[in-house]
Amino acid sequence: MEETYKDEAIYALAELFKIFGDPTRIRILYAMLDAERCVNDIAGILQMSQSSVSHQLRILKTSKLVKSRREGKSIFYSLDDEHVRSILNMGMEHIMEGAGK
Amino acid sequence: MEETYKDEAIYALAELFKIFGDPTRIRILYAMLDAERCVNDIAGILQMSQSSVSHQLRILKTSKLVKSRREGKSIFYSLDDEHVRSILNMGMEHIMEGAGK
DNA sequence: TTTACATATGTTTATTTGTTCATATTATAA
DNA sequence: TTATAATATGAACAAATAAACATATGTAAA
Repeated sequence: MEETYKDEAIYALAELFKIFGDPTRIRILYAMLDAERCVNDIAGILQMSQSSVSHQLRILKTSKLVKSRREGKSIFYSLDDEHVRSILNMGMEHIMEGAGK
Repeated sequence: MEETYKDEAIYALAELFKIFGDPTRIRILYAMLDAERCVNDIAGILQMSQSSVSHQLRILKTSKLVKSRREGKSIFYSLDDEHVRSILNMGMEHIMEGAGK
């Protein structure tokens, strides 16, 4: 009776943040901050297996945080949305402010 | 060699978002959006055990997302920071935009 | 076709974590 | 002090999930 937001939205919101709540995915997102990247490049940059990167990319894509584009044998991923950048920045601000105390 | 942000910041950022990545904690935060609340009230509003709420509040407080104030036998919790509100709003915007497609 | 390269997808395992139950603090009232 | 109310905390259990490994799909060149 006291709750304002629909349960559906609450769960969707939690799901969204859960995606951001993993260091590997954050690193992947940051790797695509300034340029689109193909899977192999990301795996190389982050020093992790192609499989693991691909699994995480699928999660990021399903959540609409990244989009992909095919070019020959490679598939290039990039941030889907400006909100992704905003959310990352807001979070980073909070972190930095806490560190400055 | 390609990474821009310090690993430390990356992990802190993921940890922060992980806190937001649980429906219960999101509901607790929304319950405190417009007013401070004591533990029992939150438990009542969200229909969950006092213990569970208390556990989650500790996590929220440790992460600097909420602060607390004692008044007699009760302890009132509220959002610690404007960033918390901002992050929630950014996330909700992203959700709503996705739903509008 | 074959072959090779890039990416995706099952499956299993180990770890993380939210809830519950029981118990411990802390503060007020009798 | 004793009793009661509000909150916190420790331990156990079940559910979720990230990584690793093996394999499959798709694309292009030979």
